Amino acid sequence: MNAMPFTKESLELLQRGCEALAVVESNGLRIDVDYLQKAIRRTERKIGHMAEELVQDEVAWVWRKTFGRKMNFSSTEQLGNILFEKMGFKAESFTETGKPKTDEKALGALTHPFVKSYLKMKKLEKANSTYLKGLLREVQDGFIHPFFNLHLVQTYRSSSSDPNFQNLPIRDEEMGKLIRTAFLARPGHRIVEIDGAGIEVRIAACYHKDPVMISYIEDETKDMHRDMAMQCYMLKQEQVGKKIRYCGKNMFVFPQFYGDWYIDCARSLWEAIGNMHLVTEDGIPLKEHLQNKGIFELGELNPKEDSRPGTFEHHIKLVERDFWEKRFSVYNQWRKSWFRKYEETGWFLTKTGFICQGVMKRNEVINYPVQGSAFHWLLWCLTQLLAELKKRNMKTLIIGQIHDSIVADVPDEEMEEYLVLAKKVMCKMVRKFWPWIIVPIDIEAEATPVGGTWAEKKGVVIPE
DNA sequence: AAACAGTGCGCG
DNA sequence: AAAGCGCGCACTGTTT
Repeated sequence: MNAMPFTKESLELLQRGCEALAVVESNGLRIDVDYLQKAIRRTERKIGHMAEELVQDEVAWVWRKTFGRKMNFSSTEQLGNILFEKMGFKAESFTETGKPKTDEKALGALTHPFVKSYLKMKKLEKANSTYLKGLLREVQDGFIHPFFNLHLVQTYRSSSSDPNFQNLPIRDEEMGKLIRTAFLARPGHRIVEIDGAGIEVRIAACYHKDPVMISYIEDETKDMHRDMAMQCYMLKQEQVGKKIRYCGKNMFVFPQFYGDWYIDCARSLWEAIGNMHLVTEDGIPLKEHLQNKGIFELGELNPKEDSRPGTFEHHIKLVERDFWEKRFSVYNQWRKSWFRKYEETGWFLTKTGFICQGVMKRNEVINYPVQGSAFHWLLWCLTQLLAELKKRNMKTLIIGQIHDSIVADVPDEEMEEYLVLAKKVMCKMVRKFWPWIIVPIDIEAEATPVGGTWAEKKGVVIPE
């Protein structure tokens, strides 16, 4: 596959975007080097202690006996051999090359105290080597200057490197805090992150124009993720809490949009019940609730055989069918016709003026235009925002970008002006420039205290 | 020593 | 009929 700017506007977007990102790179981010060094020492000490403990375990005994001096805790190949050949655990999943998988999911399924501590240690090692040490390596005079590339990604999204600013930990609270404490606002400034609320969903709606989806977007009282959580777990609206909604969103809705299918969705939704200890808002354990609804088991999840009525798998299969054939049938029609047209011609054009041509799978054909255009929304806003800041002689510095969000270092006294300006650019001006954006765009903002660390960011209200 | 494939894991 | 999309980085184990 290759993608190319096809219109004058798209080429200009890339050229202006390139210049804007060069400014962002040059601005850079302030780093607390002293903290970083201390955090590295502390983390390495922790890892050392954990390793000492682990070495006492029977698994490590077998490991040492098998590999002798070559024993290496970082070798997944060795670990697989020990657990699944020597210790007699049964491997459930395998890599491309046929070796047993040893990722978090595969190990999490084993009941042995060793694997639990082992996974904890691995997490700390990831934090230390990729993030703490990786960050420190790139510091110059107390700042890092991550690259933002526009020429590397299939869909004409961006990527970031040296260091990668687009994958800093945040989902794991402890790990996020450990790393993000190293990022400092400049004196008298706050770090402010503004992101497009559900931007991919909104951009997708500009392609398929599904009326049900558009009303979910336009009507703030409606909530697609909550509704799907209700349907997947057979709940009433009042029974859906934060965690259950999260599962509806990340284990059904988004995977479905990206082209996943009911077998994987059923598996993760089912496993989440135990792993996340899901309970309805009125206090019924979710598994018990499903039993009351007549569902006692997950099902075989065997693609070659029909799902059995009464299983969770079967239920999710029906939810999936309803999702695409009833709820979002226009979206579904678009997926079909968009792909059919690609099959006939071998190419398609995105709303932002890029042509994608060459061999693509169905899911790629459906996802690329949305992913690319959603980022182009961000890129256009970024260039425009920079121009506006300059015009107004503001001191705010844009210091990063994460696919659907813009990170800036804002003097406290410019906070209100910046937030209002960002809203004007990202929600209003962009729709003048691109009339194909037929749904409202919304943004959300988070900010650190003055001179604070990025770990301390909290949601802030954008003034009207 | 450098390059490469494979694996795993962080993010949107 | 097929069966989530896009990245970068660290590390192992092998090849050049």
